Amino acid sequence: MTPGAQHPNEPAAQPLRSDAERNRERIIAAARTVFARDGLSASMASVSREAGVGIATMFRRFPTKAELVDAVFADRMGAYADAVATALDDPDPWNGFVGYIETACAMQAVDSGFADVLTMVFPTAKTLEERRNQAYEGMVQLIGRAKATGRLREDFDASDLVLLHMANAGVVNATGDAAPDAWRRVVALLIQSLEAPARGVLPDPAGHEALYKAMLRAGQAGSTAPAPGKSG
Amino acid sequence: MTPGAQHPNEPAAQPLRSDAERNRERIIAAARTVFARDGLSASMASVSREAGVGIATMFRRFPTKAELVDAVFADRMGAYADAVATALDDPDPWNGFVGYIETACAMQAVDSGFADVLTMVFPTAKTLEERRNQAYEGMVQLIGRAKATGRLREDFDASDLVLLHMANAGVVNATGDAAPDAWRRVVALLIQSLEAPARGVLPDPAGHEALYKAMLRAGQAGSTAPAPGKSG
DNA sequence: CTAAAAGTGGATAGGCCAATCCGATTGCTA
DNA sequence: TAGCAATCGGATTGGCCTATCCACTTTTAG
Repeated sequence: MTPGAQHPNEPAAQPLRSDAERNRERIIAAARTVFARDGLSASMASVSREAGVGIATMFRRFPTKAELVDAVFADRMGAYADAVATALDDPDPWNGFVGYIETACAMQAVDSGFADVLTMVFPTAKTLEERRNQAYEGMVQLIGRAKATGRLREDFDASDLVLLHMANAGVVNATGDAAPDAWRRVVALLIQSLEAPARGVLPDPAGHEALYKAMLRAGQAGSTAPAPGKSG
Repeated sequence: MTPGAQHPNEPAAQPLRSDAERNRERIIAAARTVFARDGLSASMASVSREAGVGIATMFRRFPTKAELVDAVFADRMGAYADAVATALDDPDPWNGFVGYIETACAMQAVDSGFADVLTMVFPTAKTLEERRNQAYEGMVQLIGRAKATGRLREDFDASDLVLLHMANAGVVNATGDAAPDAWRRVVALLIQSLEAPARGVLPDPAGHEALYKAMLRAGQAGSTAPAPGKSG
């Protein structure tokens, strides 16, 4: 580890001063709370208020929302990847697959911010995206195994997981505290539909590129742009 | 019809001056466009800009967003109710049920604003809510018939339709133009899961009151409140 | 203990939004 | 066609947001 190298977790090349580090932690903790409650659309200002630090401190430490998102959700995405790993350990791939979906969707239900994160992509959030990819690779494996056992319908596509998370995010964000378990019913329906044999054909899956583009756009929108005011 | 009575469609007791009526139409047309593109979160200001009228004219004609929503989406909700009626006319209730769901979700996909409307409730938007209730009563009938033929799973609940629309709204809003048909796959999966016999039990349905509360909250949030700035 | 470096947060600029006010304009009616 | 009432829309107020600047404070190293 050369002096210039930056490890995502350890302090960077130039360690922060102790009070700065303290504030950084306070900001992350506050963001965890605020994002969980309000989703990623929460403002940087509201996070700084919750953290009890000045706005300037906020932007000095996290110039873009993507950086804050990275700091806040990297570990949650780690837990997500762990859920995939756990699913892969299950001797019954279908069982693992179902358990993983329920776990992941529960994570969305508990944390509005994470619900958003799973439907967006933040290219500059390195560790977050790294863990997402790690999880993704595991999922592709898991899907393959589950299909091999004949329990998962053959026409299931990895991109469908994204759609599932988008649908779940829709339910979770719409119901909120008023009906905190409503999502379980939708997810249960979807899972039952994924079990082989398929009861019917499906429309073609959304292209991976198209879906990536959609997730990218969503991530950039919530990033820092002053809202694209249309002129005409 | 006493002089004081206001019919929702016909000019009110006091007819608008011709230019005012013209502006009213321009506002509604503009709102149709803007809401379809940006969803109900679009600002009143952006609508007035699109309409080419002053902001004051906007608020004079539609003091609350709910009133504008009523004017804009009453007819679309009428089309929605018509879709239910059409479904009821189908000799095969299951067929009608499936066709209705696809039609309704397609309406969501084409119009982001309507996608939102189907997941929110606006108590002051009289004609809109009237037609929603009308559609709802038809749906309850349709569900009963579809269950009677044994094609629709017995544990399906009318409230599940709301969840389905929330899920679809999540997909539609997240994918947007980037993957405009992605929703079809999710909806197809859900429909296949609704067909009897059920492949498994479902968690208890969300209570109707809880769901109503959620829809109400969503509608009020997008209504006119200055954003609930949390303090502590 | 002292001074430089690092960090802080209030103030501020510029933008969008909801909502209201009021002088100027326009449709309508006698 | 004259005059009044209805209507218009720009200006304005007050709020929240992103982002930057800078005078002041704290940490740390010598």
